[in-house]
Amino acid sequence: MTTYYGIFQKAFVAVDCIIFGFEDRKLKLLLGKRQMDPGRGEWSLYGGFLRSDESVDEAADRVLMELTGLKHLYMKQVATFGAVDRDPGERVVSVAYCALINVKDYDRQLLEEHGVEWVELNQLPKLYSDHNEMVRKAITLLRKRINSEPLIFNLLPSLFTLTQLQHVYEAILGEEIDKRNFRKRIKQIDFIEKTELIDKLSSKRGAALYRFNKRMYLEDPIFKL
Amino acid sequence: MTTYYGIFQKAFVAVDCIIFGFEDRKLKLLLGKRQMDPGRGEWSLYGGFLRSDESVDEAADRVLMELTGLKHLYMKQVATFGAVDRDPGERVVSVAYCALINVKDYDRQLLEEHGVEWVELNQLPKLYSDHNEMVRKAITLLRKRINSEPLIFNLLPSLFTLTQLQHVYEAILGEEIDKRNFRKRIKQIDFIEKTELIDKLSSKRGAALYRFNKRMYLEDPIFKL
DNA sequence: CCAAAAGTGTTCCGTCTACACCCATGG
DNA sequence: CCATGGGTGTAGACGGAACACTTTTGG
Repeated sequence: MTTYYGIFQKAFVAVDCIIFGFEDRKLKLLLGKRQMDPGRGEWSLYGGFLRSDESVDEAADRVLMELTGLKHLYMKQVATFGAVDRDPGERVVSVAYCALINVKDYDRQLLEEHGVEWVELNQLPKLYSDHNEMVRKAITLLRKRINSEPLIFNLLPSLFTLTQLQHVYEAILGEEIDKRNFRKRIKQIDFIEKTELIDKLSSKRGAALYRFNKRMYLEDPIFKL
Repeated sequence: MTTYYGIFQKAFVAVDCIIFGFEDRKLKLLLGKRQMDPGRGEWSLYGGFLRSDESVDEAADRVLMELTGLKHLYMKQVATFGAVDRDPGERVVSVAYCALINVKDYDRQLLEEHGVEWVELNQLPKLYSDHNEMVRKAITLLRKRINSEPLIFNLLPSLFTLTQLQHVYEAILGEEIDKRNFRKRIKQIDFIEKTELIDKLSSKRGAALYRFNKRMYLEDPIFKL
């Protein structure tokens, strides 16, 4: 292969996934203990290295797929981290990605196979290298985007109650909000559809189940919560 | 050096700078013709490669400093671009940065030395590789941030008139806004200070010059335009 | 029958928007 | 004296925030 840029040094390119889930009214992150040196045994985001036959975005998808068995998950670039010594062994530039998944979709067996577990966001341990900063940035981004992008639905089953939706919203923003005002706003959004189905698990009275109509959203992709 | 991640392939890491300036009521970009293969002669953002002794952010600063002679310019990561064949010769992953500079601060001689020039944003030519997409993302980001971060002042001299400020604002948003409403909002912002100085260049009557008081902003860093 | 969650409207206040005229001056 | 850009206020519309009680039903 011709080496056009021969005088410059190459670096390893990694992707790290900040994987958010929602359970018990709490936001959680999927974390594991590092299984390779350097940093073996430290808490860490799940990541992997870029291969030569895939784009960086594809690498992130692949890594997440390896971990969860799920394809086409919501995934967005957070930022790229490139401090000289962020990895003690080699020069590694890492692109952080934020993913949102529905905890219930996630095969519990895979948790153990990959040595990862759900950790509450507000009980986050010290993570390997600059991973804590990656998480901070991801949360900041999430909070900014939650009101202008329909990303919240990725943390819920396809059918959900308004109370669940509100709990996710509150968990991301980190503050409680008024039930009536919240429901008023939701009613104005056409593509959040009420179904005929009733959820009887979380209350005696039962709560109406709603659904995010993606097709309808894409026809008029304006989201304002 | 120990090679921990030896089985993975490395890539070149580049930085590309989307450099915005403001002149004649227009947003402009600093662009040049590529001086190296592949793509020699094509319009291109100004960029460079990551060195082993600098972080990615520092690389972006250095590249911008080489071009403009100015340090500590406003600079933010836009996104990382990593398509497999985005560079026809080698595997290059590029981190795009957005910079805002005051055109008047820029030494016109350096323009020629580096073979770059100011190009109006709405007359943008086809650029090398994925650089057009980088520019699109940078503008989107700029528009989102202009109302919540005091970045607009980086495009102006340290003393400016309200009309100039409004023109920058309109150029970024791409729409005209009401003068009285704009000035009303500005008056509520403490750290945009009116000075005793009068600008007589742009009008016969003269216009009051204002200044962004960074110290005051940092004491209470809330910006809402 | 009672605990627990679902569901529902109104009022108030502050913010955004639309809109038109006088002022000061250099040429 | 007039063309040019600088500077100013108000009224109406709209949207967000605060706020409390009734309903249903499983246990």
